[in-house]
Formats: sequence, structure tokens, C-alpha cells
Amino acid sequence: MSDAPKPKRGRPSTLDIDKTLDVAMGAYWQNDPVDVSLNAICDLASVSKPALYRIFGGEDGLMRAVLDRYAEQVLSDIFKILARDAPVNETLAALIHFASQEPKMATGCVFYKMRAGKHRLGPKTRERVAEIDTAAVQAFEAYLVARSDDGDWDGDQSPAMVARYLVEQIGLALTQRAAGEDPAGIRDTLALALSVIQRP
Amino acid sequence: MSDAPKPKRGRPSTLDIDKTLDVAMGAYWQNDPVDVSLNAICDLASVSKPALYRIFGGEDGLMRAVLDRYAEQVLSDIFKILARDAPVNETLAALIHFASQEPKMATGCVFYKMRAGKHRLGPKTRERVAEIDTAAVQAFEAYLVARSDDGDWDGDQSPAMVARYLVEQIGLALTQRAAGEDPAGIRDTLALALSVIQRP
DNA sequence: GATTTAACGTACCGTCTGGTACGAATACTT
DNA sequence: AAGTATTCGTACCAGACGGTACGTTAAATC
Repeated sequence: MSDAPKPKRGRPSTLDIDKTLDVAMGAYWQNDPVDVSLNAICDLASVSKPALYRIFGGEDGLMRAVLDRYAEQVLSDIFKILARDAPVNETLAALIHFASQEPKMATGCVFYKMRAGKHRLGPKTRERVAEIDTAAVQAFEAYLVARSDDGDWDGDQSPAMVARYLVEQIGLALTQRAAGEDPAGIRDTLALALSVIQRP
Repeated sequence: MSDAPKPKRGRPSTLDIDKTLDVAMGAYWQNDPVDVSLNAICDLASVSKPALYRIFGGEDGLMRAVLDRYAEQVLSDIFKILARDAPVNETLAALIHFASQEPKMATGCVFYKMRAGKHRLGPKTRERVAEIDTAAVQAFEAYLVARSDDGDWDGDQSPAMVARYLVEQIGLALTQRAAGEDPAGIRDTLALALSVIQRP
């Protein structure tokens, strides 16, 4: 995974990759990724543009690296909720809380922000976005199928469709948070949207 | 409304305002408004930038003018559906069809596109977006209250909240259309979302 | 200490953006 | 015909963007 063979000669690198990625992730998270320029990130991280270029190969590479890190550090929370394999009502409640109340999602979600403006992304980043998107749908679908086997969910609709529905509704809620809307209102709206899945 | 007093002297204007607005609307509709530059519109409409500036005062003024025109010519369709005061199921079906199947919405909706990137709009355009947004919610709310009085809808939830919900779900569907997703899938998803409002 | 290797960052590149200065063109009024 | 009013569009402005050429600096090796 790591492609840093650490050369045995030459001037030692002073660029802190982790710090740079954290700064970039913060900037992409706080604002819209497409509105954050490479120059701005260089200033924030106190890194020169060529240095950033040597490591990430350009804006596309940086965004992709940030997205990878974000998936590990943040999106994993969602996958963990599904992996608990808890009853549907409980899982939905956890998802609603995560999307509408969780403080760290107060400015929305880097993944959904990137997905919303995917036509402006570079090829590598766009590819990662697509991968994460399908991975998320598959995780939701797997969860639903598992609960269906346990008899907890009586799939009137196809699991694939409901999985897609969940991904989109959570994305809508997180987009609304990014827009600064009232969390309580977002929670109620998302709860209404997800109520179609509850047991009768 | 019209502030074109037509001066009695001076070189006559050759700029066709209607054609210019149509070209700009088409460009904003086909692509994302924030991705369409003034230069591109000038080329498409065969209008010089200063000419465009004299009439609309800049990008913000042009966008606002386009949005006004779009509201009159396109968004009015939605208001008409509500004004029919038809039963809830019938109205929802019409809205679902409009958002997911209507050919002219195949590339999404100028209003929702602008709303999604409102932080990038000029003040005049942003103000209009906000006005249309509240007007839409109010129209949906008024429709729901009217149907509630007729006993056609048993408001378990507040009309205001359901109105907001409808506006957001339709926006989600139109955003998905702009992203080029499958209309049939969008229809099913939107139908699922709106099923929470149907009579039991 | 000389040489090699590699990261450093200043200062630049071309391109695009929204916006404008200004002289030429074209009408009506006198 | 002279003067005035208004629109015309070329050619420019400053600024931001992503990206890079290249001389400098700092380590390991000889």
C-alpha cells in the first residue's frame, strides 16, 4: 500500500505527509472540495506547491489520498454501524443520528461533497468516489439481506433498491448539514424518509 | 417590471434579450450553472461581453434574469400541478412523473442546480433562489392544508415539514437526473420516498 | 573534501475568469 | 451639416488557477 521506499541518499524530506493530508481533509471538509485550491492548501499546510506535487502528483492525487484517508477515518463509522448487524429499527436510528446529529458531520461529508461535484474531479479521485459509492450500496444491501434472513426485515422491495435509497437519503441529510440547515429538522426529515423501511 | 424605456436617441440596440436569455438558460440547464462562464455564453449567443454587461449588469444579473425566466417557463409546471388541487395520490404521481420522466428535465433543474451551489452565486441570484425555495415550500404546504381540509390527507405530520420533505425529495430526483442516472430507478426511489405520505 | 543523490522552494508559465476603458458606429435633434 | 445621445465591440485589466523549470540545500557515499 505504502509506496515510500525512503531513499538512502539525498536531502531528507521535511514534508509531513500525515499533517498535510489532515490539513487538506479539514479544508475539503469545512468547505466544498472543488472550492479549495491547491494554493490554499499549500498555505494552510505550510508546504510548497512543488513539494505537494512530488508526493501526490497533483490535485487529483491529493484529493484521492485525502478521500482514502477520509474513508478510513470517517466513513468506516457507517460500515461499523452496519457490521453490528443490529435490528433494523436500531440501525436506522443509529444512521439517523450519525447523519443529522454527529458533531463531526456538522459541515457535511467529504465523500458526498465530492460525489455531488464529481464532474469537476480528476480521474483518480472520480474513480475512488465511484468505488466507495458502490461499496456503500453493497454494504447496505448485505446488511438488509442478513436481516431479511433473520426475519427482521420483510423486504417488500428489492434489497438493492432499498440500499441505494438509504445511501441517497443519508447523502441528502449530510448535504443539508453542509448547507447549514437545522439539525433537528434534518433529523425529522431523514426519519420520515427512512420510516418507509420500518416494520409495520 | 420592464425597465426598458427605449431611448429616443442614440445608436439602436441590436442585442436580442430574449434570445440571449434562452441561450444562457439552455447552457445553465445542460451543464452546471457555476461551470458556465460568461465568456462561453457570449460565444454561444454571439453577444459581446460589454453588451451583456450593459443589459444585465454582470454575471449575477444575468443569472437572476435567467432564473426568473426559468421560474416562469418551467417551474410553473409544478405549481400548476399543485393548483389542480387533485387528490394526494394523483398529485404525487404527477410530481413523480415530472421529476423522473419528463424529457425536458432530463438534465436536471436550473433552480435546484443553483440552490446546490448557492454559495457560489451572486447576491441577487442567491436572493431569488431563496425566494423561490420558500415559495415552493409554501405552495406545497398550502396544497396539503387544502387536501387536509377535504379529508384527503390525514396530516400525521405537520404540513410544513411534509412540504419541505417533498421539495427536497423532488430536488434529489432532479439532481440524480442531472447526474445521468437511470430514470426508472429514480422514479422507483422517488415513489418509495413519497409513499410515506400516501393514505394507509 | 569531492561527488552523487534527492528534496527544497522561488519565481515563473499559460490559461481562464469576471469585468472595463475607450474609440468607432449609428441613430435622433437641432 | 453639426451636435448630441446611445450602443457597439476590440482589446485590455488584475487576479486566480493548476502546474513546472531550475538553481539551492542537505544528506549519504566515495
